[in-house]
Amino acid sequence: MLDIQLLRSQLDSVAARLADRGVVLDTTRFQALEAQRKELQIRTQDLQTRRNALSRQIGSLKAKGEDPAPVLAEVAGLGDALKAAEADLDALLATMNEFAAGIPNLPHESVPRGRAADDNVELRRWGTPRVFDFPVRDHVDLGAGLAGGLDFEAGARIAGARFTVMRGAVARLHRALGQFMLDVHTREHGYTEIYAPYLVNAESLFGTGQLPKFEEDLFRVPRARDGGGEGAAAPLYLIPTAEVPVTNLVRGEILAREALPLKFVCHTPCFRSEAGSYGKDTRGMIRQHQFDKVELVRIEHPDSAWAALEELTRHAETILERLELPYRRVVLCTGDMGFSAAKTYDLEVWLPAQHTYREISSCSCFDAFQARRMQARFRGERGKPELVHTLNGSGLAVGRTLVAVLENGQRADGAVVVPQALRGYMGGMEVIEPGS
RNA sequence: GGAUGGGUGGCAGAGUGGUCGAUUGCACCGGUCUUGAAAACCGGCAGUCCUUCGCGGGGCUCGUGGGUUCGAAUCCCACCCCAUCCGCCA
Repeated sequence: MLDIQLLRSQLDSVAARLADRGVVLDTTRFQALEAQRKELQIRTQDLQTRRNALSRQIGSLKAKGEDPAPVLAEVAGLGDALKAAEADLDALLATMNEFAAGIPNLPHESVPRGRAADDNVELRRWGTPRVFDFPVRDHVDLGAGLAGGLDFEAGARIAGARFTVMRGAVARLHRALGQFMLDVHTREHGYTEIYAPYLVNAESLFGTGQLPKFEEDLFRVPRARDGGGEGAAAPLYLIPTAEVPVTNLVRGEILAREALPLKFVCHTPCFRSEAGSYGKDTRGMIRQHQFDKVELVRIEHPDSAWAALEELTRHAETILERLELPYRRVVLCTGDMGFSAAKTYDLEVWLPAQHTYREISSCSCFDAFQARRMQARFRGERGKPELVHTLNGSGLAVGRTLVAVLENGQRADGAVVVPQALRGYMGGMEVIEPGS
């Protein structure tokens, strides 16, 4: 959420910066609402002031044993007008909140302007894509050959499209990847491991910005009470990313300054409905309803947040380098960023079968945008609460990393070479043999 | 699922209809003292919103939402959450 004061004082420049994102801010509407608000709020508060003063008078008159009847009569006349004004103000403030809650974050100055993914800017490359002297197979073919290690038919039968079953060495490789990432981030990068709920409430999703605008991307779990019917409890949602439960760890908190920064790492499954991506990445496990991800989350002092984004992104890149997977870093342009982000780096891994780089991590700084929605603060230098800054990044998406390891490590015979870094997690296994 | 107790400022913990947005302690900040620190003493210290150039003035908030009342942290209703015990259970 943007600072409402900023909207009031610099509406035009806010609108201009949002325009870079391809978002049209209805400034006329905002100004109309704001004018109404001002008038209504002053009127309401004035009525409340009078009511309070008269009530206090009644109290002191009674204490002195005098007759409060005249004052009582006076205050009675206030009642209806006050109730009406309060109701109107509440409704108006709710409308304005809704308006403000739907506005995405402002891009940081360093973000390149652009309309869509084509305008993203590549910043660096690491590693050299391998040259194959045999026809490259994609992970679907490779996985099927590894004793049905990747089974999309079974996934579809059990749950539906975009679900996968892994078996044997491939399942183990998947587990190894998660363990490896967790170990590097906790042991070498100083993150605290978190285990968190996979179902969260609507407030948490509002805090990180998935709600109210993107409910259709989520899996919603209704809850019946007392056998259903009236008074059903609020629904829960399956997490689309560990960002949601982990960032919300500080929702509503006022942290001590010394407590910052908080660095968390959390390995969870992620659930996304993928509404609106029909026909996209339908083959293989690039785009699934359920996938594992190791997420890095940081709660930072505003002064350190931008340096933290660079550091966090490096932490994610470290995983790719240890796995010897060629990748590139891209900075998303204004038009391609997510709702809550002020700046985002995407890491894209080389997939030989697609002969292209594909997103495997997304690292973002949200400045105070999420913190304001969550009311996550710390006690600042002046002793007053200030909003923290939040960041997160995938370190990495485990499913896609598995795809990258399979495709990049394949041999002509359909075997897959296990990266050095993972062998300890694979019981020393160096190669996953076809049919094994 | 049943029973009981409870949700108050960063923390602990008072407060059961009228200057209570709230006693007190701890923590924190400033000062006196001290070579410095500690201790002691003095002072300050919830959040948020509106208004104002500023000084200041005002509103709202005691889990959440309703209600009663001129007036609610205090009374009533509903809900949420926490603790403990019982039942069930991986």
